[in-house]
Amino acid sequence: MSNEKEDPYHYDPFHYNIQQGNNRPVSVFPFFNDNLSMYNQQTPAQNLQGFSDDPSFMSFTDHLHGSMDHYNTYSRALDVSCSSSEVISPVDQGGSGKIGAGESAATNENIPSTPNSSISNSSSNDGATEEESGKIKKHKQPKESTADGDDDGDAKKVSKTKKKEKRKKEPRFAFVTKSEIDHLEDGYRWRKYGQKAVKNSPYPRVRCVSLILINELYKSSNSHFKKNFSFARNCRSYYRCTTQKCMVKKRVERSFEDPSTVITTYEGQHNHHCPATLRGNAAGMLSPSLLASTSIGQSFPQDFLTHFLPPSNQGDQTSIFYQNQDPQHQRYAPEYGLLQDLVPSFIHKKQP
DNA sequence: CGGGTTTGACCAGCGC
DNA sequence: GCGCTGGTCAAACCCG
Repeated sequence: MSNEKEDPYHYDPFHYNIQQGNNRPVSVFPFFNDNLSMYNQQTPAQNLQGFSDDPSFMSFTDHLHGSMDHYNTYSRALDVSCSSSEVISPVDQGGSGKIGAGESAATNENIPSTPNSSISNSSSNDGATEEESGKIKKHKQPKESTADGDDDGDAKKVSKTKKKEKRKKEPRFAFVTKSEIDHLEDGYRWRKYGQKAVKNSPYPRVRCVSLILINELYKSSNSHFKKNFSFARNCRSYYRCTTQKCMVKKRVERSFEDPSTVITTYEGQHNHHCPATLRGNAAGMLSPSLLASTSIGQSFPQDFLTHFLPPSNQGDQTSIFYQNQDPQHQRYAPEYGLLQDLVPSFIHKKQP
């Protein structure tokens, strides 16, 4: 929150948050953990300790091995091992896979962050864009009385149904970030459109610093205390990209198990350039050659994902990126209830 | 005054 | 059918 107010357009891909106690920086994006190793005491391999012991999880490297082209591109571009962040294999969320993020990955080779076929098609097919603009109009107009709302109500139902159908097809990427800041800067401008108390959390609507204390209190408390605490709910915030006609959304919530971590779930792909990049901040932090060779840098993190993840990892699926520096936390991560909510069967996903 | 946030209400999906 | 839950809407409010 604090850094949002400084300059909403400023984005530093190597921006880090000083964590309480250890002054250890954490990258906003997991992809650059290796770049941050100069700041970190731990090596990426150490960061992965825990997951690497668990045969039921695929590492980023394993996953990328499914497409050597992507893997090689990634390795070449960043000149790093792919093991710095952990990708839990994506899960089919019921979609048909028609969205073809793979094709977007192919077609985006040189045109990052353009509205790819999947997004634009789905938008045009169900009129989501018009829907959105309609919503904007509606928002500006004074609210109509419910008396004439029958038709509106039906239309609303239809549109919501369409929206939900569409949402299943959106590519989703969840980032688990150890940070005291809820809403992490990612270079885009977001508008909060809702907040919801969610289940399975002993934490009420309190700030993260307090959450840590409450977490400790909760762990050491007796059953009666925990029972009472269980009535409280954690809070999930819903954000939408402020750019017109951009349907990208993100959800931000604190981890159930460890309130010091933030789970950010991106949904959809931006159909515009990153505001921060336009000002040169994000791109400026990466070498021009890297940007040129990878076609990334104009839209984070979607472009990056679109470019580097194999086709099977996109579309109607969700990927979880763990960027926590604490190996102990990595070990705990698979047990997170909230992650299981996001990707209900991701823990079973490891393919032989 | 414009843009962003808060927050109660509403809706759809789902399980029982 | 009912209750619970996640997701969204939109009026009211806040803030620079």
